[in-house]
Amino acid sequence: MADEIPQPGHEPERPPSRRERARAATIEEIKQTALRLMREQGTTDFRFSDIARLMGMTAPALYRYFADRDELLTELIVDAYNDLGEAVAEARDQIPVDDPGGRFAAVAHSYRRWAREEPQRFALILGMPVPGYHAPEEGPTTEAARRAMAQLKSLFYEATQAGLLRRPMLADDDASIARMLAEHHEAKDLPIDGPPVAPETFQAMLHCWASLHGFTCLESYGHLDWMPGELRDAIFESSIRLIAKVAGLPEPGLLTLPGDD
Amino acid sequence: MADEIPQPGHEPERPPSRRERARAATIEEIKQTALRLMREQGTTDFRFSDIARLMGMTAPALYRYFADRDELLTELIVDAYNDLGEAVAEARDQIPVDDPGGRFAAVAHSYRRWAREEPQRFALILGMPVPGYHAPEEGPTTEAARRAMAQLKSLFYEATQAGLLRRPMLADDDASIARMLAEHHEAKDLPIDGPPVAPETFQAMLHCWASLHGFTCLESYGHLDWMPGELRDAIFESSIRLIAKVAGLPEPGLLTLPGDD
DNA sequence: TGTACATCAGTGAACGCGCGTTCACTGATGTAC
DNA sequence: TGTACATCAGTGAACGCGCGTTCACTGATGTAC
Repeated sequence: MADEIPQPGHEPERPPSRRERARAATIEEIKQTALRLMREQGTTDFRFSDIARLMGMTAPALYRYFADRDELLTELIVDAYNDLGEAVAEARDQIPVDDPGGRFAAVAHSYRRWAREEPQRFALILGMPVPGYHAPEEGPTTEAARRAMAQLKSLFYEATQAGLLRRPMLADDDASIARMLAEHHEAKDLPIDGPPVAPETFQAMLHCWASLHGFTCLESYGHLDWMPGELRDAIFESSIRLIAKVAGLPEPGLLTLPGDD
Repeated sequence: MADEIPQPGHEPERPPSRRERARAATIEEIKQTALRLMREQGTTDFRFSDIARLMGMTAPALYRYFADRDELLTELIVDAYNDLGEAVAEARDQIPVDDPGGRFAAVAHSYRRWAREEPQRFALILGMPVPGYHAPEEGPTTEAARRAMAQLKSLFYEATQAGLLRRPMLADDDASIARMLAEHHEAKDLPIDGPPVAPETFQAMLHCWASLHGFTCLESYGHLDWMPGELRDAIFESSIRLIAKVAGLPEPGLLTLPGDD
């Protein structure tokens, strides 16, 4: 419990003082209150002074913790990316590495669940920018976004490495994608670290992510509310399997044995 | 030019008076100014008084045209649905009816283009609700949404009727979808008019829409900006073809002859 | 263990600003005889 | 064609409200000797 609040900067050995823990708790409460406001109003917007009121404080007190409204928003965005990334990674890692089809299904379900449970946070990171918010350029938000994306990427990397990713079902015409990927990897203007990406891996990953994202955000913003829930579930399930299939992922569950890797 | 402003209610025979045309022009200018503000700020938000200022008027004058800010927003949303629906329908109808693969490709490209050119209007209709906006319940917005969706639906209807839609690539397990569709069509709680929908048609349509929507809204909100444009185009192209293929649509261009239907 | 000082969370008042909306009124445009 | 009246677009002032942020200050918590 003492290490719940790690020091971000240079690490002093001493445990956090009473004051430091209180401060961390307040910061956490501010964030939670902001999220609560967003949830209650159903938007990604919130008022600085409402947070203070709900916490039984005056508005100026918040400036002890955040330089301004944008700084709080930035932290909320980073947190949301991290949360989504963690949720996805956790679901993924409950399925053995040699079952990439199952891993993708797990990722898809957890992506969808997260978005449904936290539509405002989902919109915060993957929707339109919040009115009046100016993101710090090349800052922590893009960094967090990259980390979250990496959770999905690694699934396809591993599948490729293990030879478990068939080519996506498009025989012709992705020669041009291969050429572009090679060129841009050469020019280092793609935020992809590590070795050059096989074009079919790249294509498969983006296809899966985008298609999954489509259903997810339609549903999360309420545009599928006209379908009964059980039908929505069934359609999602079948769509996910279609997506995975055409992207070259093997059927879920077709693995050597759970547990060994 | 005189019939550009049709009377919505009971039709009087006389042509619109000078005043009526001026009024319609002002309404149009108000909407365009609101859109301009949204575009300039990159959000779906705008201030009533800013519109007036940009038009060289005072804010109270706007209340001659719209009862309040929500009424203007509602009209903007309805217009956006109609616009998107028209754009999609127009692109679709340039491809012969017996080429549903080609028709879907045309729809996809026009959906994407519209969203890229009008990200704010796209967010207005298919993103999170605007802060502070309360939609009129069961009102014109849902009606407009249904009309827009119908443009996509008809493509799949026609393909099914003509026997050009193969079953989606999922042999098993969509029996449950069929059952649910039948039940809910019986109970009339699906906003689907006309004869019962074949489950594979429904599944194919939703898969295509959702998957297309995913890429589109990721790109439209800037989440794919890290990819160079030509790579984005190539990935979109290949994704669209994968989507269509797995949904059971025939390859584009495989048709009897352009022109005859 | 006790005292003197430093740190820091939180307050209350104020600033500057701008919002959506109402209301009584003016002046121009359209209509009826 | 001309006059009398009705319609309606737009103004200017005001209302009520609330925002984000600053500043000097108080009082409690932590630190050093």
